[in-house]
Amino acid sequence: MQDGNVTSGNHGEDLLFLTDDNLLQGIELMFFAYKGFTSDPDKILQNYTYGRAHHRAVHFINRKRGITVNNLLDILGVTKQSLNRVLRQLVDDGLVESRIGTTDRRQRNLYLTQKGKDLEQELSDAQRVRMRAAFRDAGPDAVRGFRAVLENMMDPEMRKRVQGLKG
Amino acid sequence: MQDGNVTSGNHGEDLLFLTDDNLLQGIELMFFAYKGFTSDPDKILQNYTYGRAHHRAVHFINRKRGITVNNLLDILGVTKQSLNRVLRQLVDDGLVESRIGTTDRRQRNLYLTQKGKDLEQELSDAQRVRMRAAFRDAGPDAVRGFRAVLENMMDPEMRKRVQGLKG
DNA sequence: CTTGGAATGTCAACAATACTGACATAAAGT
DNA sequence: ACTTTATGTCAGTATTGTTGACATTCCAAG
Repeated sequence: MQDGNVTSGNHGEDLLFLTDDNLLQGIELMFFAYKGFTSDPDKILQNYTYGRAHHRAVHFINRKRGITVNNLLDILGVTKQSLNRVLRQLVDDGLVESRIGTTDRRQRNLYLTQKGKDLEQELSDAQRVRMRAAFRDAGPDAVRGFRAVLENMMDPEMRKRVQGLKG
Repeated sequence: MQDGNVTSGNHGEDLLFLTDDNLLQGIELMFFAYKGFTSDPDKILQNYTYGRAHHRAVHFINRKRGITVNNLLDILGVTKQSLNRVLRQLVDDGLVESRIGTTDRRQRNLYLTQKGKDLEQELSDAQRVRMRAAFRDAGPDAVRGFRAVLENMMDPEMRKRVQGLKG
């Protein structure tokens, strides 16, 4: 509750931006921005029999082609039962292909089919339009700040996993 | 899909920060950061019979004491049936008081009781700890950028309603 | 080669949160 | 008087998450 270790502050003197009021504002900003952030794909998904969970699965399968089920579970942070439901639908509907692992045959490597890629493209296009406008109007310096704060807001283990996504 | 109206850019020349790759990174950052953002209150709520929906209601009732049900519905963006369920629980459990409006007797003005304030405090304390650390480590400039980008990400109507919260 | 454990899949039950549609009541506005 | 608004409530349904239990497959160690 207290101000804590000012000594570790890389930014020194002025900590007025850490008032409860500013923090509260940040909290609400997260809530409203996330609502906007998800609204465009959500609208599109209503035309399908899919929901946000399908979007997330399709996104990360596209992001890391050949990802294993366990890897995907770690990233999404849900139970295998929960993921399995949406994954089964996506496989049954021909959007995702589940191939037996080559090195470890217990594992399943997940890939998007063309149909899956098409949906992913449609969803991420919509999401990027909003993100691009937000970035553009805020400018590159603001985007750097946005990234810095959001990275700090993540759980440390997640930060590592995201690094893994990039590589 | 194209780069769009560069002419309207207030930042002119360098638009390299708007690559699809950067946008994708921003999208995933939103997902993981929001997960972190909600995780602390979620853990606390497990000790109660409440969920994230109760947290949101309690938060905004605390934020704008005496808020009407319709106002709260607009802010939360859910149906009255959905809100009513959690609101009834909170009233029954003595965390929220629902008073008949003075000027318009159809309206209900919502207030937190001491018990409600206590829960709100516990939840927002936890959420602020993370937010404060994220802000502090990123610095005031980054926080300004964070705010700018997230405000741009909100729906325009929501931006107005948030202004209403401040006043 | 057997056994242990890891990775995966599946079934069932359940909980939280959202939705739609329908209907009721009270009070405000015209 | 009539309409609209604000609120509450009931019923049904969908999505997404959870636990718990159990089966299968298969790598790896003994």
